[in-house]
Amino acid sequence: MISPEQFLSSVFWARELPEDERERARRGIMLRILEPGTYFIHRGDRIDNWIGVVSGLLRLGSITTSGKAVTYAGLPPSCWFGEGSLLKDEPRQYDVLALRRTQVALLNRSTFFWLFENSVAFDRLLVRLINERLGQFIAQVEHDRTLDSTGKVARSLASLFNPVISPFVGSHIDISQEEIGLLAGVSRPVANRILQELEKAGLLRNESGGVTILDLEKLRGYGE
DNA sequence: CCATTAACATCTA
DNA sequence: TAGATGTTAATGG
Repeated sequence: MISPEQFLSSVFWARELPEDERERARRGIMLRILEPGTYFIHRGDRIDNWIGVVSGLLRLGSITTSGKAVTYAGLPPSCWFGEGSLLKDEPRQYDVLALRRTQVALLNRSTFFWLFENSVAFDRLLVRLINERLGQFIAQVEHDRTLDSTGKVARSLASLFNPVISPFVGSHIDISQEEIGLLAGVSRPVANRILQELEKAGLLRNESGGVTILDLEKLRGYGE
């Protein structure tokens, strides 16, 4: 079980629940460490937790029939996911891989459903997250079809720092340029060139194995 | 033109 | 020293 202090500091929605529901939620959470390169979930798995990233980075994606890895989203710290598979009671549609050493919080199924049935605050949280994610995925399709490579990289980076979905993420993420390329749908050399351009424009700072965002608003609006 | 892959050199944790 | 970054050459839609 997770300590009250750790609960408040690592689960962004803890303070949104009234005291009794918050305590119920806390008792339903376990922490787990994932080593880099390990698959946490395989396509087809049944899961029985709602999952939150505490630290590190996960990649949501799948492998095509031809064996190519496709990335659909990066899951940064304070991002919670898996509610779809729980609510629909269906197997996971996608793989989830740890890109870094990653700590996850697991809210067990029965607590998830107790909150779903009994907590207005929890339901509002779920609606807010699902709504935001829907908007994000629609925007991603739009960007794929309308923006040039620079716009794609800028927008996919910005989506990692979405304040509704990942309010605790801060301004820095440990992520390689290769992974940024996979997220944006461009090759590594292109990702490398664009990241240097964006750095010159003062929108971000490149570090080895990570980026720090300096101007999220400009990144998010890139290409308009 | 602009992107991709493959290859190689250089940097850095 | 392994993984990440920076670059270039060849190739293709």
